Amino acid sequence: MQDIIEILKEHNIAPSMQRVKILEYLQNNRIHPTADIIYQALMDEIPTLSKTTVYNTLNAFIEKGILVALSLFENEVRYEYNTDPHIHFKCSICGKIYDLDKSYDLYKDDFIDGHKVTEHHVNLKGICKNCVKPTTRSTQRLPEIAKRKITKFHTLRS
Amino acid sequence: MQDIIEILKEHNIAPSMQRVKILEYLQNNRIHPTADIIYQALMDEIPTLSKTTVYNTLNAFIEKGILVALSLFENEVRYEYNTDPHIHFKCSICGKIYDLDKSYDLYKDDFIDGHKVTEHHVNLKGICKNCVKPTTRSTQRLPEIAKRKITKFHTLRS
DNA sequence: ACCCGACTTTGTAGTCATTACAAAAATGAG
DNA sequence: CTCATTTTTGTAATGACTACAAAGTCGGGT
Ligand SMILES: [Mn+2]
Ligand SMILES: [Mn+2]
Ligand SMILES: [Zn+2]
Ligand SMILES: [Zn+2]
Repeated sequence: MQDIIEILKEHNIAPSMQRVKILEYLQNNRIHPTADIIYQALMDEIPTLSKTTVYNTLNAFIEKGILVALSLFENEVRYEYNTDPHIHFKCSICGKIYDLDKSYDLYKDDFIDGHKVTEHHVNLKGICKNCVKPTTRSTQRLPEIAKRKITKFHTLRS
Repeated sequence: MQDIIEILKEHNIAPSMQRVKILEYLQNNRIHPTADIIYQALMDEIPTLSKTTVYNTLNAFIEKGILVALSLFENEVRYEYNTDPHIHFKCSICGKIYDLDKSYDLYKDDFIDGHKVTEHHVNLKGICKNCVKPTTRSTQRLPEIAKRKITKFHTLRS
């Protein structure tokens, strides 16, 4: 992707192979990955990759404003493009993190009780629509055949 | 405090000295402390206190519903009473965490885009009213005399 | 008062994410 | 090609937290 090299250059980051691959991964996988997920995903392509490089690169990207780090839950750091403000929902069953465009009263750059607000995070947690099933049993790890047997879904307030 | 012993008994927790002191600390210091802050604060009173006991106790309190753990920012776990829902503001200068009663559209126990929401956290960050000063220089560690010299405050949108 | 078993606390060791640091490798201008 | 600068890598260190087992505490039954 020439695109990615351009992004790096625009942010004054030399487009080394590792940096390009990491940013490319972030671009193609909008899953708010942890450093380790990125590392695991790139190990095949870059067998010599070091976890230190992943951390160095992510921190450099944050420094230059390409990425932001999120502390949602469970004290884990996750990374995503620095995009328009939006809110997050994490499924406690499958672990997926969803972006919600839900328009929200954002107090960013405003004042509340005299406090100047510069960051505003809304983090929701629950059971995502793919994991909401008639029974509360987790269906995440059921084999495909077992999954198919479940035909009745609760629409639960359409 | 007989009160604290009562709270423990009501939650089926034997009121040992350590547990009473830890809960008493939480009750008297509504600062959303970390485990280490609690440990440091109680070391004088309980010289034999172990950090493991602090963690064990906090986790037991959470298990029994007395406390909740917060993952606000910087990947640190903080503890507070399990109270009515409210939102948090952390000052990036002095580090204090404020409770804001700001009424908020809470999606708890509601559905968004088909996802069932069970937890709802709003975390704000910025500069608290005590740290907002005419200059952006941090005044947190200035001696009292220097502080007093600063007379002009920005009301900044009353 | 003594014994015993259950619960609680403690210290140490282990895990996991992240950072610090220095050596090795790659890059690139002259 | 050469050498200085940048980048990557591996290893060690840090810090929060957990696992685990030994030691301490306590209360009931004798
Ligand atoms: Mn997002
Ligand atoms: Mn609070
Ligand atoms: Zn899910
Ligand atoms: Zn402050």
